[in-house]
Amino acid sequence: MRIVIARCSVDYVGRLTAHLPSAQRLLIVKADGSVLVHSDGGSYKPLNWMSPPCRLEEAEGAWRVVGARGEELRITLEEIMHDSSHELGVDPGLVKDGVEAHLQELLAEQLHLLGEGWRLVRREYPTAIGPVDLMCRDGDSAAVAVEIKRRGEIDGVEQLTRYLELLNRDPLLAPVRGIFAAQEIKPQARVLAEDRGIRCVTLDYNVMRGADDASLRLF
Amino acid sequence: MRIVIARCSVDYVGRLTAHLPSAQRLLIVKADGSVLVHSDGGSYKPLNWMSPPCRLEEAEGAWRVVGARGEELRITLEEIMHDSSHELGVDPGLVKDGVEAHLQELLAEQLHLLGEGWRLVRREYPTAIGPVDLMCRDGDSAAVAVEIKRRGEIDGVEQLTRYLELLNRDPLLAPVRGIFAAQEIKPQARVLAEDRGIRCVTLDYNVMRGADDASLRLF
DNA sequence: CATTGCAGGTGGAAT
DNA sequence: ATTCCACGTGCAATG
Repeated sequence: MRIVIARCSVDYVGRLTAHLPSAQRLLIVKADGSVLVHSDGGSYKPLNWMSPPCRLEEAEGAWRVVGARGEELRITLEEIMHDSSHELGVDPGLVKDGVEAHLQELLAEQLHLLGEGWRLVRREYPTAIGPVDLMCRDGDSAAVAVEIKRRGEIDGVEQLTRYLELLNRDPLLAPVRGIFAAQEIKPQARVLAEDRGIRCVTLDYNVMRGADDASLRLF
Repeated sequence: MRIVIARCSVDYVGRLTAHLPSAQRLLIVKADGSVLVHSDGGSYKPLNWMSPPCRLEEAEGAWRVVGARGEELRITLEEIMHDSSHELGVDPGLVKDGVEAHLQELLAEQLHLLGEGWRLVRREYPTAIGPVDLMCRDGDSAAVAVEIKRRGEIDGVEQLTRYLELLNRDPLLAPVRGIFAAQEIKPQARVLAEDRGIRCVTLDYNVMRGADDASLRLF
């Protein structure tokens, strides 16, 4: 990995065209040839970058980075404050936990959060237009399709609506009700869902995870 | 901006929980306090990060970064290969060109791409649920609503469908047809659109821009 | 290998 | 401040 601090200007031509006027910035050249241009602020996203695979041509005070589809990043170096290289080796990578899949897993184990006497038919219940997150039967054995999101927005309601429309054509299942379950449900999504007779349920991830841990401790 | 190259392990607890085993990595601390952890490869996205506003507590060989909503990034430093700081100053920022707005502008000028004798009613035609990208009248003066996307996916078709449903309740406009126009239309989106009687049109940005340049040269 | 849906998405603009 | 929408989205899982 090469680290350069320099006063530079940058031009990118690809899907879009972008220009960075001259300023001091951090340039990173990674082992795979990818290049990042960072300012001293903002977020984790670079001002400009080139993703691998790509090729760096380095001339005096001018870098040219060409991407796989012909995109081009040109960096004009005006003054170099720092330039060092480091052998870092391969990274073992990230271990993640706690996303939508986990919410689905937890809710499948805690159907009592939806109502008394509910049972799970199956997770990822297949349909022609994609899998329904949870298919259940309520206390009266009526079918209920549950769509789970971390953040519940309009498109999630649309998705569930499509599932329900399809599922309700199946005489073995119909009538199928819908539940839209999410950690957080946007007001517009809630209005749309309730207008369509879809029940909204807010999930508390920490409580669900806690209940899960508690149940584990019992065994 | 502070640049550190170190062997470290990292733990993040926030929306999700993530762990990075010990390895050599680049750590960046920006002027606003944000922290990035980069490996020597992958893409422009850091392995872990903390967005501003946040606070860095630095102890011997252990950094603790706490975010605004209580998220926490803990970095355990095992060996430091490099540590330097640099004054970069404020960045003048990025100048972009060539996104969806430009597609809309170009198509508004080149309605002949949709058909003979079409005329523009207006761009960003207002409705109760948001503006329609282009409202037109075709050669027979029938109303047509056009939704423009760079990448045409299902949610864009749903959006246009909602507009059409609303517009068709207006007796001064109805019947209103729909056109889904995008640089690239995903197969599922195309099927859904055509199933609903919405015409799909693929836009060639380079050709449209070229035509625009050519027309400019005429004047 | 293309497609689909999620992301600690991020960022920007409009309400 | 909240909501909506695009992004050079990236990214992984899946058919």
